[in-house]
Amino acid sequence: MSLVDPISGMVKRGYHHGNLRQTLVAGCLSLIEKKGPTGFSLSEAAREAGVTPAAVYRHFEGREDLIAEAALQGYAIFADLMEHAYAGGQPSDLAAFEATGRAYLAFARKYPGHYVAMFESGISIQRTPELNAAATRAMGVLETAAVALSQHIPEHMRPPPQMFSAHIWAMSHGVVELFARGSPGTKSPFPPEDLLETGIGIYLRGLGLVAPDR
Amino acid sequence: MSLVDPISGMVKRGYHHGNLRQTLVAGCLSLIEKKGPTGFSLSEAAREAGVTPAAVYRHFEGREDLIAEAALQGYAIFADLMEHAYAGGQPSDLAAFEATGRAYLAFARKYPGHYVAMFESGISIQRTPELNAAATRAMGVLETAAVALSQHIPEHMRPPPQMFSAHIWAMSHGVVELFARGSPGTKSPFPPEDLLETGIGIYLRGLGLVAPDR
DNA sequence: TGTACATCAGTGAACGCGCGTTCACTGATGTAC
DNA sequence: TGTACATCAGTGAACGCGCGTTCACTGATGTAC
Repeated sequence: MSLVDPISGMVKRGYHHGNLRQTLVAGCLSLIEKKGPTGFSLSEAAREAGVTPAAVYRHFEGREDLIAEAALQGYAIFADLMEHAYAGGQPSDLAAFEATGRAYLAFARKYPGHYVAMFESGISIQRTPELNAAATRAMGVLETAAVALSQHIPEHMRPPPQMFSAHIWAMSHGVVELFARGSPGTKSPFPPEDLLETGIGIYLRGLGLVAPDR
Repeated sequence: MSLVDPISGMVKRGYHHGNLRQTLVAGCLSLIEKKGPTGFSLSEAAREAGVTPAAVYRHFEGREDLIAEAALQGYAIFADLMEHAYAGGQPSDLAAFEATGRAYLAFARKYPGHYVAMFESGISIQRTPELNAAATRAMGVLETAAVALSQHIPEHMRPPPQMFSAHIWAMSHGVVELFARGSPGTKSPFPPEDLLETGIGIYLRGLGLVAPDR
């Protein structure tokens, strides 16, 4: 139960926070987004939540565990977004595939903290079964989309679907890392969205999946 | 001058190290390779070089400056490799272009410490004019290769060369980050070299630069 | 060849800092009767 | 409705640690004469 302090106007927390676990995750994400996985410290996350560092240990096993939870939530959101974009292959295998590519970049843009926690924090996907499952589900969507789209390629020039999806994933990830963030001062004269869209377009044309001229 | 200690058999350094600057860079690179940019500490690099942390300040302004030097040397090597691979566009614009793609991955594999210092350590390319120049020279090779190859594309479906090279760079970087290192436990069933080779191949076919069927 | 001396490249002690983690504790909450 | 008590979710003090950086210093080297 929270009360409004008549003087400060702030919501009083009282002794118990009530929602500390999720507040810590949120703090972790915003710190990671601002300062990179390096810059994140358990103590600072506790400070932002208005709580003693020791309190963190009521909810997490330690620093790593907190980051892992942030990544886990990221994979869950990511998988949901990808599944929604894919939409079971509607309206067409091609359109659905392209939508997942866009969803990848949209996710990286909208949830940069999660993205970093997932791909740059150095936590292993094998850390826990839940984390592994969430990551597998997310990547599975891309692979499913690739398998479905593969059927439209003449068999003799069809690459293995895993290779197909690995290419798309690599290009998406590369665009995110190099151009969708100011990392190494790398500025491209093109918006990342355009870069990815055209890149995937050219790639798909190479597979004979879109018309050679448009 | 170094003497051999008759008891330990070790080369005696004496008071002066003689080659401390480069030894520190080498230590920085191997630490960064092993532990990521996070794991690197000036003190540990000094320890590995058999020297007091304070000695580092005779050669570098501080921790950041040491990493920047490592990155600078990386860009120089990288640019040399790329230029050598490109070989002025011989034997053909296409072959030379593909060679630069392979050189990218080869560099990442052979000089992982440099690669991390360059692309994952968070140091800005704008830090010093030399760093900027080295990075520009390296990326310039890829762009030159893209410009030359572009001439072979019918004008009406020719993308801007910068976009072209950005695509290749993104895919190369993505392959390196996701598949050429054990980062997020991501194992692809394909060797990174194959992944990049086929990826670039399909992309180039999409541009009409290689035969649609081979 | 020998000596005086400037310069270079290290030492080692000290600093303040923030970190992750532990511990015994205590205030707040929920539940059984 | 009231009370006793278990459980939960915090506190705050303390720990040891390694870090980056500074400082006055000193040993080694190179050079001029």
